[in-house]
Amino acid sequence: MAYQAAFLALADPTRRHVFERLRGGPKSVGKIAAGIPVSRPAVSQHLGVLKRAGLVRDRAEGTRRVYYIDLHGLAAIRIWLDGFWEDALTAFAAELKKEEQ
Amino acid sequence: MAYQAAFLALADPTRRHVFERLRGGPKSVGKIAAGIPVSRPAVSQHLGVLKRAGLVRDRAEGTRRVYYIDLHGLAAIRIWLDGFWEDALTAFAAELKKEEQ
DNA sequence: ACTTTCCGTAAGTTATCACTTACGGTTAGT
DNA sequence: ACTAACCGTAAGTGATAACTTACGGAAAGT
Repeated sequence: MAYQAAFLALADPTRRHVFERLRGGPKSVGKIAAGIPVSRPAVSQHLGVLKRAGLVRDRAEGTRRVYYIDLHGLAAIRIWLDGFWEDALTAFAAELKKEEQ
Repeated sequence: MAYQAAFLALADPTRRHVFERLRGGPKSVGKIAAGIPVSRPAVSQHLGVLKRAGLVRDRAEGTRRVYYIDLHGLAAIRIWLDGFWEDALTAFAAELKKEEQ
């Protein structure tokens, strides 16, 4: 049931943009906001959503706040996806068997 | 770039509910709508979104319209997810190496 | 102590989207 | 032909959420 928040978080394009900026490693909020065409507070709010979805974590570093990827959120999606994929395949195989008759 | 529509489609709970009803195999719109606490037109609209996202396909069967799962949409998400996962892991490994020094 | 830097939160606005009811079209049956 | 079953689309409404500016707090430097 945790993939709900993860899907909802990754649905927004700019929020996924924020998330993608952490792909290469940890970054401060300012670094993340640079290069994204929205205000810094907007980025902060997006990071909050991502954090509540289990997609990122943060640590304090002086006056900066460094965010980095948390794999728990992606793992939730991956598990749901794999289960769904398998069921869809077996259902598809069952359909083919029906047509043979 | 196709995972954008897929993520957006799967973000909505009731739409994901519609999608999950196709997990066991093809179903008509009426069968899908039965057991979901929204109107049938709403289900039709959800199916339209899922279709445009490459998550389902449909075929005519008499007066009914049968929907079934299309794996292309899920594949788009899976590819994006795997790439992201790998990058996040290598970035994490690089962080650990930094701390060792 | 004062200033600067960096960030989160509050408040308000606008756009988007999920839902409803109403309507029309298509196919099958009598 | 007429009816019934099944479904998509149009139009309208209410709620949600993404964004803005404004403000305040915490840490580091002088």
